[in-house]
Amino acid sequence: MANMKRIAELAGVSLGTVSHVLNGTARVREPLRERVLNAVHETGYQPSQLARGLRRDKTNILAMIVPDILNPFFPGVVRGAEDVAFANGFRLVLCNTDNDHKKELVHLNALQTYLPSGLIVIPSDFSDLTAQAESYRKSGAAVVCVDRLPRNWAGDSVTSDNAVGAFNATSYLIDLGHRRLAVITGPLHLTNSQDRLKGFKRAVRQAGLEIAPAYAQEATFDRAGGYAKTKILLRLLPRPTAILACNDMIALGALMAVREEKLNCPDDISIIGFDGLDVTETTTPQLSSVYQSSYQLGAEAVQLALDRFADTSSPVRHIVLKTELKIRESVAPPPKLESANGTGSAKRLRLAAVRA
Amino acid sequence: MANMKRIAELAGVSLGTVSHVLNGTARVREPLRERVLNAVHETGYQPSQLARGLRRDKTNILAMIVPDILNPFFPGVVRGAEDVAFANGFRLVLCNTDNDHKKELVHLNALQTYLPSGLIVIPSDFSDLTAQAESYRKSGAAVVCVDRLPRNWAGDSVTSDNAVGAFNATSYLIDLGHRRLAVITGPLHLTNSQDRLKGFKRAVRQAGLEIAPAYAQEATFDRAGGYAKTKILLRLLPRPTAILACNDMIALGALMAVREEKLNCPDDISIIGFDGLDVTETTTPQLSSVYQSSYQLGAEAVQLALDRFADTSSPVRHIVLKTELKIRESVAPPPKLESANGTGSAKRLRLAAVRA
DNA sequence: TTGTAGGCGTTATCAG
DNA sequence: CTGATAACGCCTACAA
Repeated sequence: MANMKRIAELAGVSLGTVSHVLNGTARVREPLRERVLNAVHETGYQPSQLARGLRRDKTNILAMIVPDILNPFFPGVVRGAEDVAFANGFRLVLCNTDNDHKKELVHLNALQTYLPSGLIVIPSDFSDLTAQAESYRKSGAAVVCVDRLPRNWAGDSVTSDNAVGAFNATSYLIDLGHRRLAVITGPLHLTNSQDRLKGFKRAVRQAGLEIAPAYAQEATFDRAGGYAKTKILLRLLPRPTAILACNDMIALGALMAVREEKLNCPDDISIIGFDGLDVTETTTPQLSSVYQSSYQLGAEAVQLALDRFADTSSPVRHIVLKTELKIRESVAPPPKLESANGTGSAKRLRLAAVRA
Repeated sequence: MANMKRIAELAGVSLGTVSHVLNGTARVREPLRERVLNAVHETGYQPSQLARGLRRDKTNILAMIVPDILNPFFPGVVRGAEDVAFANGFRLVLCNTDNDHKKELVHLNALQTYLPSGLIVIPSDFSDLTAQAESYRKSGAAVVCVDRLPRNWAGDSVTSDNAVGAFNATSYLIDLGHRRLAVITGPLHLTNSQDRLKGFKRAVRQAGLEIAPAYAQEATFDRAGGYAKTKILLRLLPRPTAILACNDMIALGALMAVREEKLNCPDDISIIGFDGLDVTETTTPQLSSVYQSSYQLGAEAVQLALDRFADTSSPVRHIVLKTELKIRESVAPPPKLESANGTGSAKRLRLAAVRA
């Protein structure tokens, strides 16, 4: 690969002049300028990002840390981030933490040696990246947290409005006539889980309802978690008539459990998920869900990092994205016959299936 | 951040000695060695990957290029790649091409300036990266193609055994008694699409069956493609009794179309997808699919790159991974009443629904 | 076994 | 406006 020296030779100018032409760091007379550009064009020369980074103490790399790209919510974030990064000449180094803050720390330390311009991170469980973030900032890199925040996070962030999303979904169920509402939250040490639970509770309170503690279950953010907790919920007397699942994976597990118990969704029990993943459109019944744009989350995060990079002294920003309640087939008014033993619902199951 | 010079001062040795200790490039007497290690430990020093890369003409970066991380098949590949990379001290720079070989080229050129040790690429449509690959190899980077291959690809590769996977699925349908088989392929300029079609045709031929051209439809690898082509297939007389969908997205679209036409899967028509995505477990009926391990694809690709990196002269390797036919609820023997007008199937639809 | 010094490809400073 | 030249942090002959 050609280097600047070679370009300088070809153009018959000095190395410094080439640099000036390439970076617009000084006005260069047209004939020289043209000769340099020609040489660049002919050789297909591209400056070494390594050397440039070394010299400028900063690369056009963005470190992107996510729990697990296999979790169907995260690819959207990554894609949104990559698009904005690419549009601005930046590249993403992608790392998975498996929600392990130990592994997160390893990545954080290692990535800093590339002198990235920014760090976009979806914090792992129990992450406390205050110290690391400080270190990154000191080296001139912008740090943005996405989707969930570490305890006492004081830096820039982009999240969805989880509380309002959950509030709207819950209110919708209440308006349909549901009174025995259950919620399956994600791990409650995560801020997004906490906020969704808060939204749920606020809607319940506002409607003057009481929710017994057993109706609020904490689960892992996956199908297995949703399945297990739904099994528990379905055995409660009286049985809840609606479940707010705090993400779509949990909702899928819930649907599975409902089906296994020979109950029908939505006739016996309504389910609303959270995230609005594509998979909610392919289940039977199609899952209602609080949609949030993972793509937008990532895109805004990188934009925020670039802004911060340009102006390091402006006040910290917390961008909060709107959610959208997508009602599909998994919600209905509560069953009329309120016998909690499930006898009545067997019949409704049959009717519902025929109707489908 | 500390640098080697600082470590040298702290340890009271020369810069070169520090380097020797860190890289094991020369035997250093224990007391000195220990002093260096202590200084490293105390300062939390980590060598600059930029400087190291510049000096050694190679970084521990791997360039990973995929069509679109939003396509649910690709996160697995990326994750498999990242895990093996991480285990060996490498990092992944992730780029999306949107299947645009123009964009692919931009990435290819840009990434080379980071002096990556390897390039793992799922080629875009009409990609011809022979020239770029040569350039990468010349600079000492290993190049591995994954999932699909550019025309006349002569380098290392990792793919699934698409032909055998499709053959097995088709044979399974034939063994169930199906005679009017249809196939919806992906874009036929992709080698994986071609291979799956070949497998389908071989199974058909081997069973002594004839397939009218209209029974083989080419679609885009997404739900919309599967939906549109299935609509066409369902209007054919006689109607096919089974569809091999060449990926799961197509299968999802097919399922949607079948449902919309008031037909029942599997009683009226069987469907088998390809890839074995998680989503196949959450549809009704659950989709049968030819499972391939996207994770393994990525993991093997990086391992192959590392091997190649260690031994640049060994013969080219084409790793081909086994697939596994996962039969779930979407397949059944063909309907007994072979009236093609669909009158008979309305009744079966009702029965099937009740049964469900 | 340890230290010294040149150079990887850039950028940036400073004379001319 | 242009051209030398000194870093950036590290590796690696080569010298001591």
